[in-house]
Amino acid sequence: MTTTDSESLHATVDERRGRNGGSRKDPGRRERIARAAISVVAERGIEKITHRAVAAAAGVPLGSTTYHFATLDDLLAVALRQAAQDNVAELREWADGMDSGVDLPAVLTDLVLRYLGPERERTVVEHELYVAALHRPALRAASTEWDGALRDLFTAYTDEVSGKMLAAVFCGLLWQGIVREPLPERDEIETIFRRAVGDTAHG
Amino acid sequence: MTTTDSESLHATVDERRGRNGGSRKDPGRRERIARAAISVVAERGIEKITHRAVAAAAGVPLGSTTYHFATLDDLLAVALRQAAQDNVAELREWADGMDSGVDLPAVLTDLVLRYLGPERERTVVEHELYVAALHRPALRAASTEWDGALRDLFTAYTDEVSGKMLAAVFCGLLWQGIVREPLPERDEIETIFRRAVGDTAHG
DNA sequence: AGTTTTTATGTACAGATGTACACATAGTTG
DNA sequence: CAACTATGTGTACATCTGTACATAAAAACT
Repeated sequence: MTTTDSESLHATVDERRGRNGGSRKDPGRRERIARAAISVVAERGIEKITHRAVAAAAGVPLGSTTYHFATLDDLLAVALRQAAQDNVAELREWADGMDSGVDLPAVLTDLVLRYLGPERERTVVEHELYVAALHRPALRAASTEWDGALRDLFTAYTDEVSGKMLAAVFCGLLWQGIVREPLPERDEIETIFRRAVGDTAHG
Repeated sequence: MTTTDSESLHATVDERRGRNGGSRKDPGRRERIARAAISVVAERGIEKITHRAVAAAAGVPLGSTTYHFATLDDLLAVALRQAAQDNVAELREWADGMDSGVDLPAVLTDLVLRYLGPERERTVVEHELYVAALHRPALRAASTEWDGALRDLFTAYTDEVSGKMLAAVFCGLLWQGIVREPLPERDEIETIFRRAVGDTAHG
């Protein structure tokens, strides 16, 4: 477009095999390209996805991306589906490490802050996926998977209506917080969750 | 890209002045171009924004878009800011037509359903704006304006904490509902709002 | 009137992009 | 070993894109 992009996205260029300009079977290359695509989306946004940008980020030649993926939309679809599944898996893992008597507002606050802070990249990609799905029916399933997982998870600790409600609060806070600068305070988030579950003070 | 785009986006081509290939002062042209940009975003997504696509949608020659906007990012920024301001204005207008004793869950449900249904385009653009702002600091102010307006509005009918909480629920429901097919049921939304404000049944 | 400024348009051009494809190499099978 | 297939790479090319700019017409101004 306008700028010249200093080509320093990852510098993974020959990280995996020093010379050997030829070819050795490299299983997992497909997946590595897909992950590189995810990181391009995270760092530059979905509109900057390009065969060349992804190839550079993955440290593979241009031809490699067109060999493993028929078209750019294919690549995008695979990458985003993978990102969504990773997110859901990570969410389930997090849920498994909790017992059923937890202080829900507190742990939900932790989760929100984690998604806005250390795992901001993940959150950004998830949001890009959502919006991309608005104009690409092929991506809708991957998008809604995340919502479903959230809802099921929260429902398991409360009931159906409250689960949906908390999932909405959670989404809303993420949605609002991801563009905000600076990050919201912990107390602010927690207070909101406590109000949502009906507490006026922590018990 | 891949497809050839049948060029039928709006067909506004000479809607405003029949012949007159030359030039007559046309005030509002700038704004008309910006609105055309918004509709391109709504119909095709933000990544399809192009001088040529916008020009076609606005019914003006290519040179006109480059004359009125220094760069494509400028055009995008102006268009999205305008869309955001329109949304906020429309929201305030809606709020003015309400008295303070309303049944909040009911009217919030109405609003959600309106944004998901008749005004889906508006909602789509707002969401595209949000995600675009993730990688364009210049757009952040316009994005957060909407959140702020929502929060202030809801706060006026309850209190600060509940206002924020309801704004989050609202955002979350919009966020989840916009990708869903088909639209959620009215009862589902309303039940969630009632739970959020602490009712178990309508009083 | 003439002169300058603003508004408008069509065209041109360098660069980026998606994708095809000819070639090369590595595994596999006989 | 030879024949074949799957995998990998570099290059080429038509197309699209942003943007500059020469030209022109109208408006404003003196």
